[in-house]
Amino acid sequence: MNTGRPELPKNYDPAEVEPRLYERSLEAGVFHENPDPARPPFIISMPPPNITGRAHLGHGSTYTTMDVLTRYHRMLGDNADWLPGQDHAAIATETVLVRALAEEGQTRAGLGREAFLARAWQWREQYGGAINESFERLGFGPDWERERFTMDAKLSEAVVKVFVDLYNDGLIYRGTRLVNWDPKAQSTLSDAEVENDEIDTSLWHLRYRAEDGGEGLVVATTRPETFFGDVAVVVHSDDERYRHLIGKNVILPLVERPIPVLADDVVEAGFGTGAVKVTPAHDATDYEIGQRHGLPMPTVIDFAGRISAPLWRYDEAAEKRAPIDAQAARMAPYVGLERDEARARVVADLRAAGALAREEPYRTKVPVSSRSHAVIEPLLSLQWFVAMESLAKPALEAYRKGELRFVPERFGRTYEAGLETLRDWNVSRQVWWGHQLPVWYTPADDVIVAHDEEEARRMARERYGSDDLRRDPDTLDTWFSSGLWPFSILGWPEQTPELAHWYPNQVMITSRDIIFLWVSRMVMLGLRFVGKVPFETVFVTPLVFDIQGRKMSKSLGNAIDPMTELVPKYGADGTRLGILRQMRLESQELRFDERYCDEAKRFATKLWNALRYTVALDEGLPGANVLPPHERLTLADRWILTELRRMVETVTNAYDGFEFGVAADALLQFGWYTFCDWYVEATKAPSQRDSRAAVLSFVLNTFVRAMHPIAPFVSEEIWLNLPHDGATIVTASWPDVAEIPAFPEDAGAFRAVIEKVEQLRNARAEWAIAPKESMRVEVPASLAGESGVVEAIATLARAEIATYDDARDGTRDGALRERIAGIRAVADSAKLRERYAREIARLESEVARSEKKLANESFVARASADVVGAERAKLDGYRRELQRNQDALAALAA
RNA sequence: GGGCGCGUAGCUCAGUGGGAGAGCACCACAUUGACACUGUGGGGGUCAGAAGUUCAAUCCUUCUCGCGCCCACCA
Repeated sequence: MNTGRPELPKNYDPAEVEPRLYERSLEAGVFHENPDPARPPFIISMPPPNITGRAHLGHGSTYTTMDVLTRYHRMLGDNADWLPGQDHAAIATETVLVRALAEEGQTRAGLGREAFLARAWQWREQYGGAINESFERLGFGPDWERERFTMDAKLSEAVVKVFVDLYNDGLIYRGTRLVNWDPKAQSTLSDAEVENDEIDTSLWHLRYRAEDGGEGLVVATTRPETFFGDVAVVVHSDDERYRHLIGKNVILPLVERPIPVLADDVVEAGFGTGAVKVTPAHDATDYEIGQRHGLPMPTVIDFAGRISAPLWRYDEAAEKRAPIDAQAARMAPYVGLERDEARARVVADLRAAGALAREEPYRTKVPVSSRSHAVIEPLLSLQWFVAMESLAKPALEAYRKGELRFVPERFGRTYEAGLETLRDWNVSRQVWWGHQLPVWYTPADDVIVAHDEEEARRMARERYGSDDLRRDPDTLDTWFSSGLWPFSILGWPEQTPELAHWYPNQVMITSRDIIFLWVSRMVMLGLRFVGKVPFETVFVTPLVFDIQGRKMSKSLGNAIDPMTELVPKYGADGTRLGILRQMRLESQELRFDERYCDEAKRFATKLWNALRYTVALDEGLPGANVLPPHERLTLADRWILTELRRMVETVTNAYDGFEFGVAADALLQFGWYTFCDWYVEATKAPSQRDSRAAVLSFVLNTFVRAMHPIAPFVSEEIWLNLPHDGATIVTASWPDVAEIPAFPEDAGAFRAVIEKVEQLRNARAEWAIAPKESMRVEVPASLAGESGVVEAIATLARAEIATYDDARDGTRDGALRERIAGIRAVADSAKLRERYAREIARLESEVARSEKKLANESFVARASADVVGAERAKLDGYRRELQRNQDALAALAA
């Protein structure tokens, strides 16, 4: 089919083309697939963005690669599908909602659970889809018909089933443990959601005098306000300074409470004072020390992050605090103070009491919530936990047996390290937005875990003769439901065709910061509940940094929103290609440089103009992908086809190996510099006329198919304007290298033409021949019949051709490359002499270098035969070329 | 403390055990059958430093220095 000669605009306008073609794809339904066991599956589960999320540059790298691979495998004919969805993002969403309520003067408690949740759903309907619009604008083509939400009814059923099964298997339990408390979000957090921020603070040295009137000791601490909760001081058992105190008591200042000095070898004698205060209820290390020594664990900071009267024993049933001793009175002035206020007050009072031995500036790390960035308070609380050991073990084994592969490989060690040191997972959260625990309590606090309330009541009646129950108000950690993602979205626990053919997924793509926050949990839960790893390969993309090498973040103000800052300027194609160009497999950071997007945008225009040139040819275009018989292909045709084939091989291998930067480089290199700059120019020679329309059309068609996964829009717009088979490039076939003829020898000869043209252009610049003037060039008479060569030189170098008799120098019967090398510029003898002289000097030094190398006996003896042979061939070439230049110079003198 | 990545042209980065590359920026020239969102030519680098392995090191090994990230109970 011939597209005729449409009037194409001079500039390519992504803003017009991209939305139009995306809409076209949606209407054609090309992103939707059903399981087809006849074809190999290629399935990627989209890491579900938060419903509060906005597109950021991380999506530009991570999500673009998913789109690229899905499009690529679809073109290969695979049963390819990219499964999208969203995460309810419990704490993040609740934070947004609470803030919105506050602006209206309302509170969560004031609204009540039911009304709050109604509002949350309404919010999700209204704003939760914003990120999808960004994804569409970026050209992402997931199977929107299969979109899932972690709180969909079906997915929630899966969550409940997993919880109930794990509980019944003894892997979920309730207990009082030290947890990470976020006083701002008013909820616990898992270890994985806690980050460490560096801060400048002080190291305070506190003097605890001995009970027996002796000297006592000095402890060093960064948190003096916790000293109310101290129950011991520990020292290293070998530490001579303190050995005499072990077993004796020291007195806490201000509150005048005696605590024992104990030996524990976790202490490093060399740090601080070598004596450590132990506050088991508010520090993870101290908690472990407390457990080892059977110490009491008084809580002195409450859920609001304020100092509270000491709670010596955790009252599980009521979660009430009961101050029981005389300490309460002495602590009274501090009770109710925020942690920071309390610290200042305590330090001042200790100083006044002579108990502050020293204060030195100190840089340390504080745990903060990865969501709210509030400083975490470790405290004791009654929560629900998942026992990790028996889940982690199979996940480690699966990796070690090779059932799971990381790209790059080294991230497997990150995965292993995370699983080896896993502590039990605190899964209960005190927010309302999320999956409420399927847990009920009797009035006597007996626990019932059931799939729904009806079942819970039935169980209660059977066991206790009454169905008087209250439900646990807590919800599950967001990552509990996302841990099921690769199978819950396929319909599990139902045995659906999707689950049968599409699980395990082929690839999971994510960034390294959530390898054990998320990836390891999917593996553990997938193995436990489906019996197989959820994906075969985990591809870890680099993190995006700004050009100064700082991590992109909203708080730093250096985050780039691709929707407002890149897509309007460069189009989705330019944004995608620009980002992917910067991705390198082994690099763990991508220092984003917008110049690549600009280059990519100009590339689209360049290709667009190559299309305009092609479709405007007088002779018109033949049908899609039809090449003339080989004997009618010119040297230039043979060269571009050979290069095309090489490019397709490179790009194919690159996609298969997650080398997106390599693929993007190869496309740009070929499309711009090989195809536009050389081949398109070469077709302007008369001798190209018979074949050029077919070859241009063939090469462009093949090229845009290879580029389609990365730049879906400009590739399709070009493809639609060329003769093509099928309705859309999205479902066109991936270029088959077997259908691209290659002619290595002729390609080599054309490369010699290119080299010669570059030399001639160089001479033109040197001799200041104006571009519009043609320069005079002589070709060996033996090339006279080679119109492909002679006309290419005439066209590309803008030369006026004469011939010279090459019978004398013996190149007449040489290879085509040799004769092409004999083409020479004509100028006045002074200019030529200068040029020949410079060329001779260059060649002489090359010959000398090569001769010296070959004269080195150990080189000839020890280097491989190939290397030595290549060096000899190189030397021969240099010598011949040197000879030719010397002859030319001599002839000039004569 | 442990682990990882990175130091190549002014900037951002490719690259290879055997003659140092791209884009951008810079300089000069140019409107040749698509393209000024263009073309052609040019200047610019002791490949962080040192030692070792090798016939040969920018590339492999070790160490040093610098930048960045992750993990860990130095209070």
